[in-house]
Amino acid sequence: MNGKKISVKDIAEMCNVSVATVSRVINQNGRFSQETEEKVKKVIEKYNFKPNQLAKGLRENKTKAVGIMVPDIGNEYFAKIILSLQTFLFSKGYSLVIYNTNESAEIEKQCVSYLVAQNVSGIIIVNSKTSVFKQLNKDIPTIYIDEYDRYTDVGNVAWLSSDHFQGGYLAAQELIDCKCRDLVVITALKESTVTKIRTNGFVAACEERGISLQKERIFSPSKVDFNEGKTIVKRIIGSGMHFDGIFCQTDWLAAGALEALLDKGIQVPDQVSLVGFDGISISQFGRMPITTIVQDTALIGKKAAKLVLRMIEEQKKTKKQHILVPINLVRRKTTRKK
Amino acid sequence: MNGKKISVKDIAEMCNVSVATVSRVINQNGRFSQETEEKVKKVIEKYNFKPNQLAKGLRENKTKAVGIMVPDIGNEYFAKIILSLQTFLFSKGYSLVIYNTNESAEIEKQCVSYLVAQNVSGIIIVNSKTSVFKQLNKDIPTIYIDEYDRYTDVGNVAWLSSDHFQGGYLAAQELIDCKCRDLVVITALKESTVTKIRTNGFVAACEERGISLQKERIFSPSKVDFNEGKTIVKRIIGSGMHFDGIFCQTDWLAAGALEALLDKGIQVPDQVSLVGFDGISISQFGRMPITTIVQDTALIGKKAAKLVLRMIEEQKKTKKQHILVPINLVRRKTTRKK
DNA sequence: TTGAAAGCGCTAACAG
DNA sequence: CTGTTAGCGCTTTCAA
Repeated sequence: MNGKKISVKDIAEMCNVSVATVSRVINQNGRFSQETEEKVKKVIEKYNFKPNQLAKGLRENKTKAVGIMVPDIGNEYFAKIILSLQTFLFSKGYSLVIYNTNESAEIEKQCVSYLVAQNVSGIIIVNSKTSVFKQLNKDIPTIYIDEYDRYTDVGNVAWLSSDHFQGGYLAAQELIDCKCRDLVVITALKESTVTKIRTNGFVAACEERGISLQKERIFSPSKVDFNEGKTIVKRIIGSGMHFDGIFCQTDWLAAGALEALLDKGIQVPDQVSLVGFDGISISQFGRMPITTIVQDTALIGKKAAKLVLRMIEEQKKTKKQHILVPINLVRRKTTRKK
Repeated sequence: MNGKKISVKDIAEMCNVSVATVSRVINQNGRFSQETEEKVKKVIEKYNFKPNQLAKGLRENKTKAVGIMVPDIGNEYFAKIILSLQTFLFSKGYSLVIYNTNESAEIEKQCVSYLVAQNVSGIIIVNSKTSVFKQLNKDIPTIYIDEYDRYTDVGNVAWLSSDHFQGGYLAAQELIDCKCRDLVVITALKESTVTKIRTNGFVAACEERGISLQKERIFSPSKVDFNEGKTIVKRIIGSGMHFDGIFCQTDWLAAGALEALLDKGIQVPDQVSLVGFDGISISQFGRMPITTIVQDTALIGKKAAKLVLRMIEEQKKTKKQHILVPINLVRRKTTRKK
């Protein structure tokens, strides 16, 4: 507290033991008499001593830190994942260092540099767009959430995501159950793998039920936000295309779409049904509560944390794996079964 | 990349210079010939070498990392601050390690331990409820956002927040301008200093304009969320208390309040005007766009980052300071001037 | 302008 | 059961 920070050496001196002994009782390995243990513990307690993690990390060539890279912490979906992740890691004594890439490939690269220079023991990459993997030291456990690098075929890597196919499937099912026949989908980001998977699930359900969905009924926005959803739906309406069901692959898109519908005096769900995706709060508390496919961010975060910790601890490369997290439809006011 | 990680020593050998020289060119201090500089730089470039930050930190007894402690990353207000903070820190070569306290005093304490053991160079504490300060090494620059510890009268500490008084003041002014006379306020967390300041600002404006606001018209929720806002307003309506203007000290509260009003068939803003606080997205995209006092999270984050960096760099204790960030009212559909 | 060497705080191998 | 010591990768005197 007062100026100089205390170290194992200080503790050792005060206890009349060696630093090695102190280290042993701190880490509870090796042998020591109960007597010394108590003596040392007492002094540690008294001075509220915490071993310097930098030194420990340097020595052991590993740290109790994992890094995460997300496109946008301000986005509720990512924030919730981080929340869950951090909570779990913390309970295991790990800390989380966080990088926001703002979707920039440039920044992503820099982040990775930082991460390895900082000696994090594990890396979690959410929704990366660039093939950042080549930069990574292949020894450090890395787990991708959602988007993943298809070239990720070497090294200590895993991939985790919601069951997006099932998500798309459920959305189509719901719309069809509501007797919608003329479907329209507004996808998430075009280049994204996740987008494709969701769309595939949607299309699969349509085909199963004998509903056709032409290509020109699938719209890909340039951004994924409220205004974009609104704009696209207005444009669709303007074009005269008939539709009675919309699947928006993002709740923000759905919220915008909903507003466009309501503005035009279209009854929801009577004339048009709407299903969103993500399960963030706007789906619950927007203009109208929106039926949506909710991703279990708490579970995603927890599973990711567990996995990365396991990979760190086992050290030996865990076999490559892809973990699928279940996804659910929550029915609210924008759909009604008929 | 292949197994072993490269170090200054390796670089030195490859260049036929000493590690000292390598270190010098990396950090651009001391002298070296242009020739050696180029040679060394080339090799560093070639191997994409990044100095081990653990070793550097250990040696220099400081790190390029700052820690932040927030109650809930999932909360948009905090998330946006973190976003801005991280972005700025990153641009200066610093990383951000993040802790979620979940409002638990127990966890807060642990977090602080972790933070100092990790040798972060600066700490940012958002909305801490407990007097966590005593635990802190007083040498490490600490900045409080919003709530601050009144016992914080020693050490390298600063305090930063929105101008909450002005926020409360503006809210009252708006309501009064809308010809509301029977005001009601639903505060944020009762124990919070910020709550008191907002309320003070509100009351000050009322008094200035000759509007009275009795104590029993100020409600303090036990939680600060949608449902609580809704419940309280329903209860007020049920009690028969007359009111024509509500100030909710949180947008979530306001959103809930709005729903209660609408559910009861009360016209907003014709019968009752409503002002929220924070400026998060629910205020913009909820049932109705809510007039609110918006906090400039981008600015808060940036100022906090700048301040903590300055404190770290100057090292000498900066004089104690309190930075006030301007706050604004954004008028939307829940108020209309008369 | 450069190199040799000490040392940051810690752990682990080895010796006792 | 405990102590001595080397060394993790880096920066920084001090000396050349």
